This record gives sequence, structure tokens and C-alpha cells, in this order.
Amino acid sequence: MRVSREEKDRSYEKIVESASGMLRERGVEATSVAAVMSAAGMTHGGFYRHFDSKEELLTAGLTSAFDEVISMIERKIAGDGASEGVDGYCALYLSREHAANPAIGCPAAALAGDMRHASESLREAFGGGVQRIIAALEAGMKGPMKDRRAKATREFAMLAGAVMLARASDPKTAKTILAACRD
Amino acid sequence: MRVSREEKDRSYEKIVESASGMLRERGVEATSVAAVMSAAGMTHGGFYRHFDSKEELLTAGLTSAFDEVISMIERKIAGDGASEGVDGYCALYLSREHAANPAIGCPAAALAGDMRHASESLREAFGGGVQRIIAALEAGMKGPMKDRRAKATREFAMLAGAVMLARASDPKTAKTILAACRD
DNA sequence: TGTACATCAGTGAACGCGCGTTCACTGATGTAC
DNA sequence: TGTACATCAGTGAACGCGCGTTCACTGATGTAC
Repeated sequence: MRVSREEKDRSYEKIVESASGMLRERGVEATSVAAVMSAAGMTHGGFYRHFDSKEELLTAGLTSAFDEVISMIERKIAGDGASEGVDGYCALYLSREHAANPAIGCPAAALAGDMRHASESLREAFGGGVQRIIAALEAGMKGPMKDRRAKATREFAMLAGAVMLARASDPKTAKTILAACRD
Repeated sequence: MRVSREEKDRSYEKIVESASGMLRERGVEATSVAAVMSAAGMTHGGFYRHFDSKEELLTAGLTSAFDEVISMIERKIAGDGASEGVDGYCALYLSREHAANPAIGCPAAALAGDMRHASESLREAFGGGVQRIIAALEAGMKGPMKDRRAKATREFAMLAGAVMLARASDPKTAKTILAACRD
């Protein structure tokens, strides 16, 4: 039974949204096409009316996830100012809530490990997202203008590293890593 | 054809060594029991004379990989002194060589993302390895004794984060991340 | 020390399973007149 | 505006594939006498 064009667009959005969360929650391999479609309220057969391959869904889901966190940082900066907004985002990044809820968290920390077997184009989407986050964090850095980019890069490497190591470790180790990085 | 006990021990070592490198190179999912056994010069059927499950192999391979990097740090410290030895290890960690050769590199950076679906005991092995690395780096930290542990933790989070993000990104982004973290 | 037998490391075929993808089909939507 | 037909979003069964694991088997090793 064919559905209207608007309905199809809604379906597409639901599929990407499901993938965006499920990817961060379960990872690339455990995010099956059938599970994503089921979460979006459909069956797996219709998937290929929207995407040529799972690979294409990964790009869409990953980009959507990066969009989410970028706009979160921008909202924080708009509300609290550059310096405090970025500081607040960093504190949130290292919180237990973020470590425990990857589905609504940073895709860089959630999916870095899954890029190992990714195509060049997916790695570009990932690298591009990382650069966008770093550029957003740069606004909250102090010190000489020319060092801010490198400083934001180091800061983000620590944030993402801490969360990735914490998520990979037993709860006790996780706690000490996050606490140490919160300063 | 049964082999001698010494031969079996050699087989075990070869299996763990193969797994240790292949895990870091390809990740947990892509490291099939058959591929590990083949790399060790055997066929997959004999695997279960050494391990009860793939899970058990993961623990052995991961622990062996952590042992490798710990002894590398200790060798650096023994040769160049605590401060310079750790500095040298950090520089090596952020090198293009390390980013390009996960099979002989840090298992924390190589496998953090793969712990998502790991058992509690495997996560403990991972967390334990991370703590051992941090403890080894602590010897090269400066400042008040009581802050050194946290400092080493932050330093390692940045190192591992930088390498994980670099490996996940396109080559251009990877280069800028590693360069920024090298100071 | 020699012999007879039990053990078991390693082989290779087979299993059940979940995956990405394909396909014939359905019937509502979109379009041409 | 109304009608007839083509299109195509979504369904559900089926495919081929690689995986972890099991299993009957082989024959050298280890052991009991």
C-alpha cells in the first residue's frame, strides 16, 4: 500500500532518528536494519525505498547525531556566554548521565571505535563532525587567539577519551576516570 | 593426532599472541575464532581444547596486550628516567606510527569501543589495564604528589582520546588532532 | 624397559543463528487524459 | 472534475554469507602394569 509523499518524508525522518540513537546506544554492528525499521514502526523490507545500503543510513544517522550536539553547544553558548557555556558543556560531557546515556550523547565518543571498518566517506562524516565540535568549543577557550584551536582540540580529546575509557571499563574505574577529568 | 604437552602450551601462546594483535587491528567482532586459529597455524576446531568460549580468548588477548604496553613504559622509564621516559612514551603514543599500527599499540585506544557488549569480567580486565597504564604514567608526572594520579589520568584520557578520534577520522582531520595534542 | 590401552590435541564437516539484501506482491497515491 | 492507469512505499518470505560452537574422527602422547 503506497503512502503519500509527506508520509514517506516522515518515515525517512523516523528511520534516521531511530538510527541516530540506536547507533550511539548499540554501535554500528548491533544496529541492524531490521531493528532500526522496527523502532521506526515499519518492517525491514521497505528500508531500500529510502537508502541504497546500510552504509548510507550510517552516514545519515551519524550526521544527524553530530547536528544534535553542535546545536546543544550553541544553545549553551547563547544562554550562558562562550566561556561559561563551554565550561558547562564540558561538565555535562564528563557527567555520569552522559556516560550512561550514549543514545542522546556525543557521537564521537559513542562511535569512534566503530569507524575502524568504515568507508572513506563515513570517516569524513565523522572527522567533519569532530571538527565542528572542536570549532564550537574553541569559542570558550582562553589564551592567545592562535592557540585556541589547538587548546580546544586537546580539551575535546580529553573529554572524549575520558568518556570512551569510562564506558569501556568496570564501574569503579569509570568513576575515577570521570572524576579525575572533571578537575 | 595428539601433540605433547609442551606443544600444546606453545599452541596456546601462539593463539593468544595472534588474538592480541588481531583484536587490536580488527576489533572484537572481526576477530573470528577461525582467523585467530589460522594465524596461529591451526584450524578452528581445536580452539575449544584451549578455551571454553571466544569470550575467554578475549580476556587472555586483552590482558596480554596490556602487559605488552606496561612493560614498554617500564622499559622507557628504566632507560631514560621517570619524567623523560613518560614524556617519550607520550610522544610515541601520539605519533603517526602508533595511530597507523594498532596491532602493536595501546589496547585501551584500540579496543575501548568494543567493550560495549562485553561481559563484566572483560570490562574489569579492560579497566584494570587502564589503571595499570595510568599508574605507570604517574611516575613521570610533576607537581604535588597527591595530584599526580589525577594528572596522569587526564593525560592518558587525552592520549587515548586523540588516537581514537584520529583513527576514526579522515586522514586530514587525524593529522590535525594528533599534532594539536603533541603540544 | 616394554607393552597395551586410555587420553586428548588437532582436523574438517556440520549445526543453528542473525545479518544485509532481494523480490514478488499489495493497494493507496499520483498522473494523464 | 472524473476516470483509468501507472507508480511505488511498505510487507513478509527468502537468499547467501560468516559467525561461534559442536561433533565424530585420527593418531601421537601419556600412563598403568
